[in-house]
Amino acid sequence: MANIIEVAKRAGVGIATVSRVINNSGYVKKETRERVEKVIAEIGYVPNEIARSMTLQRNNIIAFLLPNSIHRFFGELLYHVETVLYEQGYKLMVCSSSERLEKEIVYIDMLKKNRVDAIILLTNNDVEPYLDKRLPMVSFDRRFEGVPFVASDNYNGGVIAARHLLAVGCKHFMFIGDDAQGEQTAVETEVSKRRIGFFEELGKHGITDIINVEYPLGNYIYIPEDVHRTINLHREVDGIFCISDAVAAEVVKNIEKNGRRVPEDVKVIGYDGGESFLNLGKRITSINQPPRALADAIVELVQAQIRKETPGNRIVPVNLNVGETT
Amino acid sequence: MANIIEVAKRAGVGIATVSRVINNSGYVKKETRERVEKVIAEIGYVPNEIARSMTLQRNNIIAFLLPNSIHRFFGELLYHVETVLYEQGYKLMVCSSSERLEKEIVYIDMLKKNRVDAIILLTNNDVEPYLDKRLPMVSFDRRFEGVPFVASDNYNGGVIAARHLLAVGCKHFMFIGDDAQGEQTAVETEVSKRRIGFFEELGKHGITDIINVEYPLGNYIYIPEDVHRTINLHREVDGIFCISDAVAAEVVKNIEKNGRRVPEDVKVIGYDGGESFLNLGKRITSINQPPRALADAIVELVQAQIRKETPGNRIVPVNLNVGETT
DNA sequence: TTGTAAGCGTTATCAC
DNA sequence: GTGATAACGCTTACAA
Repeated sequence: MANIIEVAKRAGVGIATVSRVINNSGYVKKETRERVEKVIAEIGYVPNEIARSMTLQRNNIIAFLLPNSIHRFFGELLYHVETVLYEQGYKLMVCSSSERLEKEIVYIDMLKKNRVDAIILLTNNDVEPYLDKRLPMVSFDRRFEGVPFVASDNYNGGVIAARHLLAVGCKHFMFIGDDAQGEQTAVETEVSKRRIGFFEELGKHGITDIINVEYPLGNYIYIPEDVHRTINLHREVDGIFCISDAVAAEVVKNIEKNGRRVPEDVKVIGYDGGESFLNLGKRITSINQPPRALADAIVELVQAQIRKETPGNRIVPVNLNVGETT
Repeated sequence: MANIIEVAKRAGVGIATVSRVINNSGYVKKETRERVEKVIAEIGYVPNEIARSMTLQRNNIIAFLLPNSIHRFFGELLYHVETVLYEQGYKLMVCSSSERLEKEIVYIDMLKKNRVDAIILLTNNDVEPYLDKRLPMVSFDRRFEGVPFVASDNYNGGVIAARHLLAVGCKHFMFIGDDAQGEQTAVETEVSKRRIGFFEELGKHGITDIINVEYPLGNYIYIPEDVHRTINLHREVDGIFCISDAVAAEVVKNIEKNGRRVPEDVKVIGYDGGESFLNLGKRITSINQPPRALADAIVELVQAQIRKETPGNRIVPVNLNVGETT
């Protein structure tokens, strides 16, 4: 494939001039420019970005290390992150870890070798020892030493969920979440604040006997059988806050299968929102964490670091979206 | 950041030897190797893949140009494609077009500049004029001149859907799909064969008065209001085949909202399957096109072309997954 | 076994 | 305005 030298020869100019034309930088006489452009069109010359990255020591590639793009929220966040990066002139490399630390380690190593400009991290594993802190990094929903993070306002989300369930008349509460990860990893997740906000707000209303159902993080979709049993054990519960819409959906299904009605007998509220949520069955009442706003915040933190700044964390506001389950 | 020369100096060897150690190619005396490895570990040297790509004229990056990763099937296919590529030593660049031709054009140009090793295409737009046919390419579900494609056995899927609805006693049929794209693009989609297989199989059973609901391709998720009206107009219909599970979900919801029961009064079958389908409400009976198998086929065609072979198309078998809507 | 040197395709400095 | 030329960091003949 033709290179810049070929173009220069045919146009009877030096390669520096061709470079100036391609990047329209510096002074180039109009005629010269036109001559060069003509040759470029004729021989179908396409500048080689790899060589360009080589000299510039920067390739405009950013990596997103995440569990998968199957879970609706991840797929949606990925889409928005990629869209925002595109608008800013970056390319995105996806790295699905399938929640496996070994794979994350291999990926991080690969990304270092490939000299990506930055890494966006979404993981529950303790990848900290493998990170090169000199590289711009942003984490979503998790804290890593020296890495700024973006999260939705999880605490406030819990508060809003509590207030909403109270407002629609619930008396006995339950929280269901897969953020019980003490045994698996030391990573501090922002997500737990949903639970804390929920408990503290109910506490302010004198409610303290909240059933707290915790289970270890799995693949974010299926929930263990004994969680379902626990739900059925507590027939007095009439208000349930679930850590995600996916979990809420499972819970609603379970409750209806076991002869109680949603929302008449039990009200259920989830977390996530977004447009990917399929309208099959009931539209779930949910705390929305807007993926585009999250993506904007993530990319801003990435760019700030590329500019050698040291940005702080970013908390994105959430809002209540009332559906058919409360 | 340290380079190969630095390592060579410190180890007191030539750069070729360091290269041999890194890639463990060629002969290197055991002692020499150990000395070099020690230095590499000491100074934390990480080989530069950009420079490597430069020399090798190949970067092991493959691009996937698709509408988005929000639609459940796309997100799932993306995940599997990326997983398979990872297993084969490739990296994946995602390029979401949001179904917009302009964006696809910009992306294709960017990918040429970046010298990606191959492009995987999933689009309904006529991108053919912008493709560089010398580049390895594979298309999913669409035909482009000179580009091999992978598709599920759409025709057979239609046949299976017809047989299943017949088997469960349906008498009056409807097909609903967004593959009516004659006005928008000239691209031949494999997806239309779902409709053809369905019609032809019913025809074999003497059934020809099938209500055919076509609407223009939108964002794959929402379906136009008048489609819902048409459904309600034809209360005699008791068997509906929808072009995707997402559409089927909307249809089920609509029918139930309008006072008929699924599956008692009307049976609905969709297309896609996969694990991403949330269990909210009814589990949809569906023609499964296994995303991992599709991903395997796609990557095989990619690799064959990288090896300079000229592979044919690949049709992946589908299977019926009976849920709660038939 | 090992080292030297050419080449991959750019950008950018510095003369002219 | 424009053109040589030196990086950028690697792989791989070819020599030794």
